[in-house]
Amino acid sequence: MRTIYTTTTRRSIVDLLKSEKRYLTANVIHRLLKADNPKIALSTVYRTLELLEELGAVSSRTEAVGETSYVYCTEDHHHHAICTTCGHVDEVDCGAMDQFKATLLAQQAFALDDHSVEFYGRCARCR
Amino acid sequence: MRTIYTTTTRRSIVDLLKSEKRYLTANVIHRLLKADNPKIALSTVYRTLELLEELGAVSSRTEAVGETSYVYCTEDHHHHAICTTCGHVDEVDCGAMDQFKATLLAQQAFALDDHSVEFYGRCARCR
DNA sequence: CAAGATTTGCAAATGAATAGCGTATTCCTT
DNA sequence: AAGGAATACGCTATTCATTTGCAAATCTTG
Repeated sequence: MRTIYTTTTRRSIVDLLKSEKRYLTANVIHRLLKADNPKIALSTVYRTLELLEELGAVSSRTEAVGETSYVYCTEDHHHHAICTTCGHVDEVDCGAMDQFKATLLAQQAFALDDHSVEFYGRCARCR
Repeated sequence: MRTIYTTTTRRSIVDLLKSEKRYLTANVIHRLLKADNPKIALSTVYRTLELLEELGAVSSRTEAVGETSYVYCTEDHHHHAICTTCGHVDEVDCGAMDQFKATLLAQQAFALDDHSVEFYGRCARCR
């Protein structure tokens, strides 16, 4: 089994994501970390983000245009409430889905296995 | 105001999307249409899809890796139930969201403005 | 049907993401 | 704590989806 090394670069990426709590692109992360470590490579940022996503520590979002962005996650299955003002990401659990699932099956014979949800609005600080 | 021309190329793209009812990439559309019209350009497909999205006739989905795909839409605000077997896309309305909105505001002071949802499962034909 | 507006096809450019490779770092065993 | 193997890193070059510039073709309206 593969051993995953804890390198300073990886730690700095995780720390940044943990403290920011909003979606960041690989480029933004790279730019921010260069302040402390000018040698950090963009490709390393990409590789680390890919690893973190595999491990379930971050989740990513790809817009139709532009780059993919990443946010740190603490819970298991959950969704994101994204503040349209400051970009802050809250996690939301999805208990309410069960009832929706029943409706969907009854109304249009669709057997729900999985879902992906994102909410946009104003967070507690920005309201 | 800009006049939008109804060209044969555009019509063929819309017709294809209307008949397929599943997410197609620009490349797939291009390949399918070349059977009838060998001169059709990939860039035209891209430009047409962009236009159709502006007009609200299609909606797009971008995966973390690979291409963006497009599906024809008939209703206004709605969501997609995507069959993981055949790719068929059903439209789903979202009345159930109102209640969720209230919960979200009460529980974590998040004022919901918009949301984006996708459901994955097995459609009536594939169940 | 002609004039003007819009769109098309083609080829070249862009830009995010990935891969190859030699060096550096981290981990683990002794 | 040192040595050696495994894993990561930085750098550069590459890939590939998407976009752009432009001259020619097509559409719309009078």
